[in-house]
Amino acid sequence: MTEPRRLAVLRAIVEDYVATREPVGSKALVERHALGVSPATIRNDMAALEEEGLIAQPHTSAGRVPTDKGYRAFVDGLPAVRPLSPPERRAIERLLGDGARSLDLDDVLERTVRALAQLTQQVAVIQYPSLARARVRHVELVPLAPRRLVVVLITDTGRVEQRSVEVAPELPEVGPELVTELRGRLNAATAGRRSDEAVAALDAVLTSARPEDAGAVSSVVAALCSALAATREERMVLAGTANLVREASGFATSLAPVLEAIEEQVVVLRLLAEMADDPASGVSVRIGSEIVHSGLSDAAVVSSGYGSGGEVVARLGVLGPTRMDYPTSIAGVRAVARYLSKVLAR
Amino acid sequence: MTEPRRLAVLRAIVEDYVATREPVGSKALVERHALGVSPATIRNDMAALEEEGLIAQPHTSAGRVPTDKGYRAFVDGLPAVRPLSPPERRAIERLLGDGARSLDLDDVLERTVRALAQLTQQVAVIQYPSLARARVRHVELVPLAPRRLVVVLITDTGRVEQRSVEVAPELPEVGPELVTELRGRLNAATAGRRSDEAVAALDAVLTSARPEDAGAVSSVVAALCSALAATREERMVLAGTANLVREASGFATSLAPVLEAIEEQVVVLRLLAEMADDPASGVSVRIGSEIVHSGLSDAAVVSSGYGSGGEVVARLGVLGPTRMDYPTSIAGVRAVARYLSKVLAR
DNA sequence: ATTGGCACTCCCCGCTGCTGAGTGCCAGAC
DNA sequence: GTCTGGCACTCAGCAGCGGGGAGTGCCAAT
Repeated sequence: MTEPRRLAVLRAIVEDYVATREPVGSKALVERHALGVSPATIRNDMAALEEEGLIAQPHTSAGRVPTDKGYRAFVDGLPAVRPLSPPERRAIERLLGDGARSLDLDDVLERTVRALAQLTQQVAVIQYPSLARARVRHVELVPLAPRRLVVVLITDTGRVEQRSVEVAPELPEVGPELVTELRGRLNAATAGRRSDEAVAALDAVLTSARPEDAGAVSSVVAALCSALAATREERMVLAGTANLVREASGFATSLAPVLEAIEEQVVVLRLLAEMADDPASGVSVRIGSEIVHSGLSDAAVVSSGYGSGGEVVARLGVLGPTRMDYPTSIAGVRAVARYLSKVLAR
Repeated sequence: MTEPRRLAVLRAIVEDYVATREPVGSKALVERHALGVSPATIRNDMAALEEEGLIAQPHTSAGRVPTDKGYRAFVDGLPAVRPLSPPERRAIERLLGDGARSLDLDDVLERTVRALAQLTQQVAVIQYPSLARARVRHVELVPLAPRRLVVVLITDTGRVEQRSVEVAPELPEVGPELVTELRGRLNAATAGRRSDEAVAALDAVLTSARPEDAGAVSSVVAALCSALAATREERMVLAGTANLVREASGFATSLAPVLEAIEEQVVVLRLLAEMADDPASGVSVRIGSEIVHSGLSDAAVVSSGYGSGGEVVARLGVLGPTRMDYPTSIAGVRAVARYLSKVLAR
């Protein structure tokens, strides 16, 4: 029993099963794939694959179905990332071409996530550029009323956070000179720093304030710290939920836990965070039981980091049933990650 | 056949059908509700209700099911909005209590939409405060590099939009004096104005610019106009999608079109926009065929306006199967709309 | 207007038997 | 040793069948 053929059999089983969604038998296999051997031979191979835990039978005298381990072997055994087909490439261009002109981050991510969902026919997720790694570009202080200000934080990834500040009535009003002075000091303390460094630096601003301003300054600093903290707490955008319920989705039953996990964005973000890209392919795949979360036991995630320059600032990916078309998903995720990195680099 | 009893029968049918999800027959009806008459009498009433198109039989010799028109009559015939039960009220307090402390609009809406979804067990939607009606509070101009600026727009509803501006290399750099001057003029032109008025007023800024600054000024003004336009294009937040696939959801089949409609936010926003609150109850209900969109033919929407002061600035609501618990949904939507209005009023 | 009775209609549920795809094993061929 | 054809066996899925039950409409009586 030649070793490479066994891998070919596994690959054929995965492909057929993904395509038909039905357990695949030895006879169907030799008919659909030019394996050059008889069904009986395949049966022996299948018995061996089952022995190894790569495939399983739903019940006696049924065809075989890949296990999570089988999908894993299939994915690891993929020769290379399949390049996108011309129509796929055109679809990306069409969906992202316009968006690339826009400089608004929300807009770019929105378009990108939709494109990825449509391309892969799965649920697509994009993590906002992580601001733990991002740096403060500018802090703006805008007085709206004598006792009311807005603090606006802008980072070098283009993200903007704002906070309202209300100065307590027992404290003196905040005059324009103080606003100007404070704006200067806040920027001096934080500009170019990472979120955690910036928070530390703000302490100095606080202690060096004149006693009569202390109350107002501490309110503003607190708001800014809150904005900095919010940037560390990840956000994401999501598209293609409708793909989950599609006829061809594969999550025949028990969609509810999957949707719940998706809605509980923390779960997805944590999952993305713990994935690390394979250096060769540039993507990372988690399959079924490899995902610790209980509701996602028959889900798989394909993700990839993206970022401007060589540095990865966040991740994007797709989520679908373990029985998904991995080559297409992998190709799509990689292409979109590259595309997005290119757009952000400007 | 007394007229009021017929309405009681309709109400009983709707209630039972919503609870059991099965066609309800005359016998079951008299058993579960103290109607004080025999099944035969109910049968006569049912025949009359069917004649009026309020109920229908899925097939001969089956119980009755309310039609869209029947639900409509049921909703219109509701005596008054049921007040929230203590546990429900506590649930709102718990979910929104913390959020109320936050002054960040995104955060408040996020919490509120989750609360509404959990309360009603439906998909909840909140439209962002409509900025067509909102007014410009402040425009900030932040230089990041000699040829690069960020324009930040802040409105009195707390929404912030930002745009990057890149000044073309053939134009002169933008000096700090110009930034200060331009900031002043932009604010003078737009502050306190509605989005459409502001755009008109910006023309004057453009024409009165010195010739050597014209290029840079027009870039900035264009960015600001884009931000103003974006505010008119509505946004929404959404929660509780998982409720759709719940066992008890009621959309037995064909979830896909519903999810697609939800994901295509425009559809939902348009739907909300064309709903007008009933003055008595403060909410508005659309049922099944009353919704023009094709994919939502067995969906119903309960919505209500909200806003600071007496003015309605946007709407929120829930979407579910026509077979939903209307009293609970209506009570929940109204309570959350009031709560949110109160929070925003500060 | 209401009611009990009655005949009728079908959905639903469980049972049965069949078919076909698929398996494992074995003995023989290469 | 590896592959192959043959063979007996297993079992999910489907169609056909029949009874029970819930529900209806109609009618005559109160």
